Amino acid sequence: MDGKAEKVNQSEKILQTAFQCLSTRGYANVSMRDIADQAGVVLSQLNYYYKNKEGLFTEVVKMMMQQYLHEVEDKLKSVANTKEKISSLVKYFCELIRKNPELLKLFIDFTAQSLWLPSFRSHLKNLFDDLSEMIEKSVLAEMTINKNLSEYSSKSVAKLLLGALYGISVQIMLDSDEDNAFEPLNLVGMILN
Amino acid sequence: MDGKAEKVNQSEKILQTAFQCLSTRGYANVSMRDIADQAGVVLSQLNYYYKNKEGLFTEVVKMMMQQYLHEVEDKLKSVANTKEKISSLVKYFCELIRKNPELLKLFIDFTAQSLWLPSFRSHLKNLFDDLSEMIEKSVLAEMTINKNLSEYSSKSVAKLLLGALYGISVQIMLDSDEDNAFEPLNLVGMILN
DNA sequence: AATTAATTCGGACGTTCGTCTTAATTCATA
DNA sequence: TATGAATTAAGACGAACGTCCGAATTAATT
Repeated sequence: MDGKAEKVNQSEKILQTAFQCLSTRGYANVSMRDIADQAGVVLSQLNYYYKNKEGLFTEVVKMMMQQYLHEVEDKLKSVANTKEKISSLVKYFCELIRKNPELLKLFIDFTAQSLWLPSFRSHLKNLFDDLSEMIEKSVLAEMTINKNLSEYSSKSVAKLLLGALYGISVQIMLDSDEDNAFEPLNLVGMILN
Repeated sequence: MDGKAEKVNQSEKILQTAFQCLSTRGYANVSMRDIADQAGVVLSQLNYYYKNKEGLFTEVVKMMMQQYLHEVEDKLKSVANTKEKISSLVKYFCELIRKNPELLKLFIDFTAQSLWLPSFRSHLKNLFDDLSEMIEKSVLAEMTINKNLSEYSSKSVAKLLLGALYGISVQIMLDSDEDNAFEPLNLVGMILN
């Protein structure tokens, strides 16, 4: 009854709530009832809009992918030269850990689940591939002037960078409140030197 | 009745089976009954020996940690100089992916679960810390002769290497049957050049 | 206004979950 | 052999799970 458009799509509300539940409690600890209750929606509505649990959770995976791909793309295009792009990427992961750790947890958790669920696996593989492809195009120029790594494909270098960012972020997430926890992340920017 | 010591500890058999179940189907997809059935043991025996689910699974975590720490330690001490140690470490992760992917999946899955379960978190943090400490002591000599990275602590360099190995391994696990999937892993050995 | 489709609701269905209790059995020690 | 502790076994317990169905309500179309 407010002047605002208070009436949002039920399906959208469900999806948003599912995203929030999964990013704060994890795949193994979230049930359909949890999401329904927190969304203020009757349980059967989840099945009405998303068929089943796998259908709903898959939409959350896609949602997460969109967010990462857009954010990383924005960060990479925000600066000009290659070196700055790498730094921008490192900075993005730093901000992610500090300001939006739930999104990073979602990434890590979905990655693990994709080891067991074939329906998740293809999506996560695509996410890693798309991210490393973005990075590849950003470091391609740098590759030609580097003597030690030029014999390797730029795709492999991109996967190295992405893997390092991912693996170090995992460690930092576990490192609750260590002094120089972010130092190894800044080191990633110097790999290509 | 065989000549062999056919009679193994019931508790040991349960633990081994739990390890096997978790490494092949994942934390979220294994129940106490699954383990009991596969071990040929009555369900209540699991609670008798390990109190509850968390108790049993925690023992599996410890078991996994032992295996990683021993294997990595062996690999690092098997060769002499620093460069060879790094190569040996890279080779270890290659062999892990090819010959024992279940153990790696266990690592990845437990890492994700440790984001939500405090009882797992401390163990996984210790595993990462112990592994990076091993690496640190192996690359310490190299650090002094490197000009670009010497301003950073050797601990951070070790975490960078471990993070890269971990993150790249994750990507390879998702990359089922790609041609040069292992190439970025070999690139890790050249980070310190 | 009548009719049809789309949505919302409440609740039941069968299954699986982790835990616990109690009894039967085995084993060691005296 | 008698006794008490340790182990094994069988099953019940309440709670939680994902899914599904039928009715009620709302919205859209004629």
